[in-house]
Amino acid sequence: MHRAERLFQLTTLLRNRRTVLTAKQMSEHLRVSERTIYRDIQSLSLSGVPIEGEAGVGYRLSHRYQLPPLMFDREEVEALLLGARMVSSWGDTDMAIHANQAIQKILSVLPDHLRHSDESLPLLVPNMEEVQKYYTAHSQPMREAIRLRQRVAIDYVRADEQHSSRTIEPLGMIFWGKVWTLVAWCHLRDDYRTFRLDRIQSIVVTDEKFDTSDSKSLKHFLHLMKEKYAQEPEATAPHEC
Amino acid sequence: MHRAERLFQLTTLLRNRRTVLTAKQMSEHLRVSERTIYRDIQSLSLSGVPIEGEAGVGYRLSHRYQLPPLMFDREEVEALLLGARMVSSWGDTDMAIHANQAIQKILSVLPDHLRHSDESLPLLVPNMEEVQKYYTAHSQPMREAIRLRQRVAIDYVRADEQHSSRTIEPLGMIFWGKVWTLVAWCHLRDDYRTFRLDRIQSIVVTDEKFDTSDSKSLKHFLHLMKEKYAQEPEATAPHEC
DNA sequence: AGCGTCCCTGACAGTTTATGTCAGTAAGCG
DNA sequence: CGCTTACTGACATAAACTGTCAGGGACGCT
Repeated sequence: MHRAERLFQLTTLLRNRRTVLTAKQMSEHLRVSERTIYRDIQSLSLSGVPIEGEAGVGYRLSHRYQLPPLMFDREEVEALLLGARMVSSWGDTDMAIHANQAIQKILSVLPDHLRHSDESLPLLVPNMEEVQKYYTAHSQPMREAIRLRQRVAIDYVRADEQHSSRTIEPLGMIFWGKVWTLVAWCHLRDDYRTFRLDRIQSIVVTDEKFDTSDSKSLKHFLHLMKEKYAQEPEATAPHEC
Repeated sequence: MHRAERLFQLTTLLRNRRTVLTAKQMSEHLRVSERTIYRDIQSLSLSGVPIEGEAGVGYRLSHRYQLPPLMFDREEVEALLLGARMVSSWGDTDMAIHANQAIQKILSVLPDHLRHSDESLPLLVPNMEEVQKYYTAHSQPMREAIRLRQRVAIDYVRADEQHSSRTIEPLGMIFWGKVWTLVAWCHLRDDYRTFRLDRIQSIVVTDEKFDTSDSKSLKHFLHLMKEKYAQEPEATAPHEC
């Protein structure tokens, strides 16, 4: 086995493990001595691979390195660039930051004759930053609540100006072009409800956690929508509160 | 110099060249013998790097390998996934195909506990395929015309139902959320004009090529828009025909 | 056809790098 | 504290790599 191949396999081993690996375990797996593993680890570290080692414990790959390199062809890269521009324009501030970081990474590997010319990718998205702050108000705390599965208390105003306050369990968000819709479980109605993000007046993330289940999850909601759409092809708008 | 490093430099050399490189040129550049270059090429080929060699000519890197691997962290990947979903939903058929390919590649490298759960990325884009066929009608021939710099003859209907026919030089397209706008040079007006893609009734790509210049290009158009926006912050809509 | 330029491969002697064993130091955990 | 682990240097041996040389083949041009 070539050394380069072994280094690659070592990285893959570490990448596919969420708990630590000892040098002994790795040496047995790759059929080399422990001393060789220590050397390999050093080589990888010198090459920039962020491996963390702790005496008496073992090795782990730094969290930020857990995704391997991706290979895209030109057309895929163009689609990704366009998409990232959309996220940068239509998403909230945090999303935009990450999208722009990804854009920079992509641009940094494009050959010179493709990088500097806007005409190399004549598909643009206007910078809607100021407008979008309105449509993505509350997006960031809401995404955090979705991720951490925390109930949120909201004040909401419907299209007909009716106000309401309630506590909901946020499950996900859907982008409809300019407008974001929140999918949540509403205890007031004991059912799913969707809310236009820009119509939420205020949001308080509570300390109360919630669980999802087979019958209360974003996946279940999407399944119901698909069934509903199959029965009533004209129906496109889910229940809004 | 380590061999691994030289293999990397060799790949970079080939990647940054659009014409062929001979073994002799590479050996001089990397200060090794030609025999070593032949060995290196064989190693790279065995590792899957698609290098094409032709006797009497030289080597080139297969077109599909001209972009190197990209490394993204989790947040960037999430932004890219969301963006690709937007392109898949809001772009034309070709764009959607490439976006979905990119999505599959990204999903294939996600760890299992992140891949199968919609709840791992609760930011969705509805499938607007049927609706979007309307908004992206003529998108593909138009993009082709932009790329090949070919004049197109269009029939257009304005919002006030006025019809017109003209020949234009398409420069780029802008996504405004649902709606695509074409940026073109209009000979009838001797100026830039924008057209809503969905209001174009018909399109004929002509055999006539056009050139761009410093004063007639997408870049120039964007520059003018920025200047116009700086002078009149309330103005957001460019001239529509 | 011959010629020049290139890709391609095997063999071999010499050079360089990598490996395993051994010994020793240091850190984390119960 | 003892046990388990990470960590490093030294050294003999094994493995890999390199350049030179020789030979074969493909392609384009005259």
